[in-house]
Amino acid sequence: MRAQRKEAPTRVRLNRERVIAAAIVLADKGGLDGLTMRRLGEDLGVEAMSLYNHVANKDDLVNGMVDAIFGEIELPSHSDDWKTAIRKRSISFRAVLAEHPWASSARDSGVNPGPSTLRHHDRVIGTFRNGGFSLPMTAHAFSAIDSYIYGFVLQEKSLPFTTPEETEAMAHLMLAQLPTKEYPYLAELTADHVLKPGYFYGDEFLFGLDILLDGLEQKREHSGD
Amino acid sequence: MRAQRKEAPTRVRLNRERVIAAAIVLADKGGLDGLTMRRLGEDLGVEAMSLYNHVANKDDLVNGMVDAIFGEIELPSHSDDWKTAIRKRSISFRAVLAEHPWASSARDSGVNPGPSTLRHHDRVIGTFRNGGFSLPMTAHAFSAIDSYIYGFVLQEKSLPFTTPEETEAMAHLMLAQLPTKEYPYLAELTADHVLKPGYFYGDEFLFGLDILLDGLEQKREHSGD
DNA sequence: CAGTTAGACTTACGACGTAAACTTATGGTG
DNA sequence: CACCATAAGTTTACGTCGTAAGTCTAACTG
Repeated sequence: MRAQRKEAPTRVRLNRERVIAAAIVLADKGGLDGLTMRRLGEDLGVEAMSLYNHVANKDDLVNGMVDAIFGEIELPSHSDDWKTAIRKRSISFRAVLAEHPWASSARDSGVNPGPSTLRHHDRVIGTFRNGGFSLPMTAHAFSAIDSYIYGFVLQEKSLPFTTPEETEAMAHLMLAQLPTKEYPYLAELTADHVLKPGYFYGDEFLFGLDILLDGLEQKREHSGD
Repeated sequence: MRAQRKEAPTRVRLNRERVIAAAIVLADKGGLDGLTMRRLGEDLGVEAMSLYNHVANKDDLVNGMVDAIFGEIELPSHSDDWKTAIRKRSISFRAVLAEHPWASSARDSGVNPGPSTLRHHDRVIGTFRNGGFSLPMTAHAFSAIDSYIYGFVLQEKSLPFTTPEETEAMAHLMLAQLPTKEYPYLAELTADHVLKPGYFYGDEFLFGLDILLDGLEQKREHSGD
């Protein structure tokens, strides 16, 4: 069968995309600590050192991973008004970061943004500008919204539970060993709110987001700066 | 001189506080990566393994460091109304995190909060409660404000410049190698705003913070949830 | 002064990122 | 088709990391 040459190459060649994709899967499971060059090589059926043919070093790899993540975020739509467009992309942004919790800590590598990152930022800025925001207001808005999103995901990640059920179980544990006399307000909030059925930290996201969006709308209407 | 026994012990004994304090100094310089048990031991005039007499492991050390940091944050004052109290403590919080940039990434260790952390949280929650916030609104408010602060510091940290002068120099560099046709809005914002004298990212902090505070004030007045 | 023990030191191990030198497979050219 | 330059994968090795296990010693107890 000569078709083999075309269809079934003896070795599946590696390339940057495959390396980055596998690295993301690995990091999703074990965080950035669980991502090591040796384990990544293993997953790809290759020795660790082979990865360096496609990636300058681990920092470069992580940069590539972050840029790939940015590619997953829903771009603000041109057909929506600025507020819904930004709201949608913010919800998507948060969802993507939540799926890849290592990405927010990897933001140290904020230097050298990749093409997806640049494209994403350009579109967000454009959405504000076309929505009538001045340059200073655009900078304000961008900073405020993204700070909130990054921080929310960071806090969400640091919680030792993911589901409402885990929340309740964990809150029970924490409450049990909390000196309630010393921290009465914390105890009250835990006992009478967090422990109530249905409480789920993830639901807090929209509250803060909408305050910011409403506030931005007001500022936009009233002042150039 | 018998007084020696009292005043000048032959060896300065180590203890948890000294270890944590030295670790903070080290991490402030080189980040969490620059903090290694061997270097920390060296700074304290001791072998690395000796540190384990005062600290269970590196995670425990970092937890202790984070708790010490929380002790530095200005607690919300009882004599201020909730809004100024929270505003002041937020500004202080951000300043403290900016001095210790590793602390926001170390938030993974969000489990096992130390006494300073608990105390701080209790006081913040108490400030909202006494300011007339319902339990659900308190949870919303706490989450929104702290998410914003953590995220802002995270973004601030990821910028490759600290001073306004560095900002301008860096923005020039980035602009020079930016494909302006592809990213017109990003280019405009950089050229016509960030490059203007006086622009400084750190100044964006109060903008978002005040939007959140004003928004919280409104929600508090209008609804119980 | 003797005995206990907390706290320091020594040694060692496995895992990490990656430099350098090598081997092998691939794909373009005569 | 033969050849060989080059891209891609492998081997070996080094220095650094966190920390387990065991040893030594100075300082408090009785």
